[in-house]
Amino acid sequence: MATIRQLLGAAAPVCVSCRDCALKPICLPAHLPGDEARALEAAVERGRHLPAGATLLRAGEPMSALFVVRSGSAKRYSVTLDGAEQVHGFVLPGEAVGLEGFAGGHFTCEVSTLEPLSYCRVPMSKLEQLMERLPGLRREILRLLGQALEESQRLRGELAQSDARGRVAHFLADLSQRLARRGLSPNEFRLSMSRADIARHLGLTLETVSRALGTFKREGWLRVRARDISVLRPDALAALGGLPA
Amino acid sequence: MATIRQLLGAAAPVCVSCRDCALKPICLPAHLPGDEARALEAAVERGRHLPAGATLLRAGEPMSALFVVRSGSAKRYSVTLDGAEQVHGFVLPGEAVGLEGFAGGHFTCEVSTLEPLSYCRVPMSKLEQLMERLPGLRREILRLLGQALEESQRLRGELAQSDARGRVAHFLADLSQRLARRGLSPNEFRLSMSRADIARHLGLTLETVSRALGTFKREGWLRVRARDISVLRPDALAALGGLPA
DNA sequence: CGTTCATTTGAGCCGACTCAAAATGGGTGG
DNA sequence: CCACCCATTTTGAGTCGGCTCAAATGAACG
Repeated sequence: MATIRQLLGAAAPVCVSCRDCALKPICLPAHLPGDEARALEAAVERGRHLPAGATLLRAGEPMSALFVVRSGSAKRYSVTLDGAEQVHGFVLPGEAVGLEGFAGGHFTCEVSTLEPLSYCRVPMSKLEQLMERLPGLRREILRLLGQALEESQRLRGELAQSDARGRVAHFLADLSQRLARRGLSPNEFRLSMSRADIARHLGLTLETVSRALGTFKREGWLRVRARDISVLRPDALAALGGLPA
Repeated sequence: MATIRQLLGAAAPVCVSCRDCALKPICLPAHLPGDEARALEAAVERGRHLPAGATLLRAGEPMSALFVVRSGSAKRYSVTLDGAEQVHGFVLPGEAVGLEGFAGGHFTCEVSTLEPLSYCRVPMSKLEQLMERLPGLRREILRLLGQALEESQRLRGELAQSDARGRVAHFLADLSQRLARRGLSPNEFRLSMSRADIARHLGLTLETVSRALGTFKREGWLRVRARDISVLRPDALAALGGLPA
């Protein structure tokens, strides 16, 4: 089975302009009028790469730029006082990274790659200049932040009120729907993160995540082989995970 | 013991200008240069009031304005498909409400008052006009959103990795620190929300919240009489709640 | 083909939930 | 001002889900 990177890598060759990028419909310029998109495009640094397991950005670092993932996937996390890893979420192609940085001008969580990653970079200095004169871009950045906030709160609610199976179902259904929006198969995918990462994201132990997957398999909702997932009953997963189908 | 409203009500008489408002150092204009603050002030509708138990805004409503609480407190929540209430958080004086609305132009959670509330209102139409020409205001709104996002993620992390006592400790320590930043006593306050609200916020049952408070009392960290709280060991609470003292 | 890491599976325990009842406090009307 | 009533909060007993510790299986890589 192909990884997310392989699938998207094929569709998004390196260094094309935003206009020709496969991610265009889900990336920053998606909601911008033509002239604004062109102006933004001129400020974007494209075609940057990182190997698997590399660090894209570190907590405390000044927010020098906004990043948008183009292919591959990454893990957003922070390290607590006692050394434990809190996984805030996973980043897919077309998603922006580092938005929390707007709070204080520096990043507040670590982002590291789960697979080889390619991304675009928009320097903050240029972004601020552009926001001065592009009303659509202003709205788009606000929209992005609002969405991230909404998403974060939704997830918090899920954590607060679901049991282990509900959380894992939510995770899978959400991932599936995000993949679908990116034009990838929502029912056949390979997880780029470990069970331990999923567990730390959902506030569970890796054993509990494994057992939840086991029961979904036994009930015929999934086929699971290591990190390869086939979703047989997306409706059931979404319902249990508190998401609309 | 005085309620938050009574305490702040005395310090923030109705309808003063932003320049004379007691909340000035923690409100929107706090980080704006003088001329920008004056321009924003002209757009603000002040001196609005609601009784306890009223609804300030409703999910699905178009985002017509940004709200800033001036005195009193409110509960942010949403209602899930199965009718349960997810409490996202509590709003204190000087805090903005409805930021998630930037995602799609309409509010996504309900906000209702826990005490009589007074607030200011900034119409979105005027806010957008002002953002066109005030770079400081642009930065400030982005900062606000970034902060809300950061806060939401921090809380999610806490939920994911703490047990019941840790969550309640976090809640109290956080509330205490927010009160302190508003110039109120961080160690003597009255909770405006019920145990059930706290429980739904923290993903616990009200009995568990009550028991956690009971153990803190028994250990000499708190004095608790119904909704009146005296914090005797803020350091211990902060440590257990994963917050810096 | 062997080594190593990730994942699954099992057994026992503990903390938070559920259901139920008692106590406390705030508010109201006499 | 007092007594009563109601909602809220506290406390108790028993159950269950998820955690911990441990071992076995499976997959990936050289």
